[in-house]
Amino acid sequence: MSSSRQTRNRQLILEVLEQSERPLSAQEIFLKLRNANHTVGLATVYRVLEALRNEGKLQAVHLGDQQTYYQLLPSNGHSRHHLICTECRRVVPLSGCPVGDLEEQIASRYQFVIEYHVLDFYGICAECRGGSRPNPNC
Amino acid sequence: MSSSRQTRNRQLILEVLEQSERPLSAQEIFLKLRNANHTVGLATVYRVLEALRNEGKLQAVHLGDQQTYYQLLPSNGHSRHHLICTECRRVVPLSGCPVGDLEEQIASRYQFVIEYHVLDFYGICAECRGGSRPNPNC
DNA sequence: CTTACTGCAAATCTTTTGCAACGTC
DNA sequence: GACGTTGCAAAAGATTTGCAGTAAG
Repeated sequence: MSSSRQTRNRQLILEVLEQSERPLSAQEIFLKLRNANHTVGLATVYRVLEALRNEGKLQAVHLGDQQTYYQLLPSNGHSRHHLICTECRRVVPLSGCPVGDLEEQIASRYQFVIEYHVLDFYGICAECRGGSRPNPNC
Repeated sequence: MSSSRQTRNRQLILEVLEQSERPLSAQEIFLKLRNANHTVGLATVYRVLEALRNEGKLQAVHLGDQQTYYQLLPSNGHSRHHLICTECRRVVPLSGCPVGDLEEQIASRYQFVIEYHVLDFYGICAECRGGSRPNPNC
């Protein structure tokens, strides 16, 4: 077993994730760093994300395209939930978690040690449904 | 808009999905068909899966690796939920859905038309936790 | 007949890996 | 100094697309 070192790249990636109000893909993080004139390889972004995920600090989110998006978990470690527009990919974060009790019941019934869960709702947001504006910019 | 034709490939893929008790990847479906001596291109499998998904008959599931797995939805159209072992990828289907009410509340509060939702629990199953048998075959 | 569907190969895209150089502890 | 980390290029995988031929309605 090896421990994570406090490196500049790790710090930068954490900052980008902290400053974002929505989940980001590796590609997006990479570009944000590039635009801020930081030379970080895309492979490094993937490696840091993998490390953070193993440390239980990061959650993966699927928005409906091919990519995986990442979001920091709050300090209590609870998963975050979302409302995702399948049209424009807008992400609305939801507060709280309605399945805590259920998780315990399931863990006990199936002898699983549950590490995390995913609960996301997919649909069409008001703007995209408006027909008039299939909002590609949100 | 175009309608789906009732083709042999579509039929075969539906049968494979119906006969499986767990979500399958495009690759897995492709191989099952090949092993049954059916010449179906992998691209066709992807195209049929895409069509079924657009028709609301198919649900995507992420087991933790790079692939997307697919599962037929029951006739009532309700999403299926799972308990997934992150070690051996075993999938335990759960019955029922505990978030129906919540879905309506969220839809109304955020003006979304919700099409479906994802609720899956990830953890380590009893066999894998046993330490002795990190069961790679389940 | 018309137009969707198919197989194959090639193209795309995302994610992973090898490796020598570098940075942290 | 030891060993985790990094950038780059290459590799590996998954999914998509172009196209000419096939088949469903």
